Amino acid sequence: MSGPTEFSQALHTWSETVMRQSLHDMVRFCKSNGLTMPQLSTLYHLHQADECGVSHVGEHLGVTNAAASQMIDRLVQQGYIERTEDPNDRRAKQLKLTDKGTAIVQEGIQVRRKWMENLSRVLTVDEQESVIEALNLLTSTFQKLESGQTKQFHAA
Amino acid sequence: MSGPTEFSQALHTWSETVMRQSLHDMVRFCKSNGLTMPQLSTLYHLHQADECGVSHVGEHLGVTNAAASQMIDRLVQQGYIERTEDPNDRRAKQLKLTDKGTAIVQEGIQVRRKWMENLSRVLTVDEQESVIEALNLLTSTFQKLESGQTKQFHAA
DNA sequence: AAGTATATTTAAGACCTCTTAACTAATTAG
DNA sequence: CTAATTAGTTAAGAGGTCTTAAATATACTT
Repeated sequence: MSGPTEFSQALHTWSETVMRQSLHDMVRFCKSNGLTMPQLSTLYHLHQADECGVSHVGEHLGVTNAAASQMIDRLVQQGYIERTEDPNDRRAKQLKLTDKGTAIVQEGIQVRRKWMENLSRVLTVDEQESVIEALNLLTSTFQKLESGQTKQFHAA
Repeated sequence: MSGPTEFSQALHTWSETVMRQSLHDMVRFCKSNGLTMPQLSTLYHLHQADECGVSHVGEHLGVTNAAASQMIDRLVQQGYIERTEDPNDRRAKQLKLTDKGTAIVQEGIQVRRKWMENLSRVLTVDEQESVIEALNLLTSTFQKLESGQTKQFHAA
């Protein structure tokens, strides 16, 4: 009854919905916090990576190191990021979220979460359970893929 | 067994994952197509709304009409949007995606879709079915909420 | 030790966004 | 018909991003 077509269709429709909503939310979230999208993306990346260097951020965004350096500088000035010398290699810098940086990432996550929780309010308990199951499945699958894809980082 | 806590947790983890990935994808998609985030968001909005005026775009992005007008002008020059006079009110303009505009939105959707389809490849048929069910549930619920929330536009 | 490679920064120049303020043109109210 | 409102554009100025090119400092190579 449910072939790859149906799966594809469910993904497609949901993707389109999430995409449009995400774009809207993120643009407005950035605006209201005086951040730009590359800055927000960097903060999220750092939230997950915990720590990394300037050129790593450049790779992540797909820009030159010069561009990354300038952008990071503004984030440091705004107090979102801490930039310290790497003790193992004094050429390099270690970037890390400050408490303020962590807080704003959490806040961004809350925005998205609220959006989805609005959805849940209309669902029955049974429906919620099926959603929980599916989301957990997707999350753990994604994490598996992500950890197996560290190669991609270097390949790219 | 699955209280609101579990539901909340599933949402939270998934949201965080999607949020980070979306940010990354969108920033890079924009870069590779010479678009900015506000521009992309506008194209998506138009894709869904089919047609609207300049000030509506301003509201959507949370910027002044002047800013919207300038940004739209660049999208028109790049051939993504068609700007015509509203026959009912000659002060107003009607904005509409061109074929080129529609194409790029579709392409963006494809990027996101591929990302999710990668996930699906690792899932069993049973797992896929539970995901289909959940996503369709979320999609239709969202659409219900969205149509009922037109008030929010004016309240905000 | 000398030369090369790596990590980051700085500076100049092009372009985008956003705001405020001033302006045009069309619609609606009185 | 005049006055006020509404839709959109234009211009100036501040600030962000990105690129290329040049500069600095540290690490690695031979």
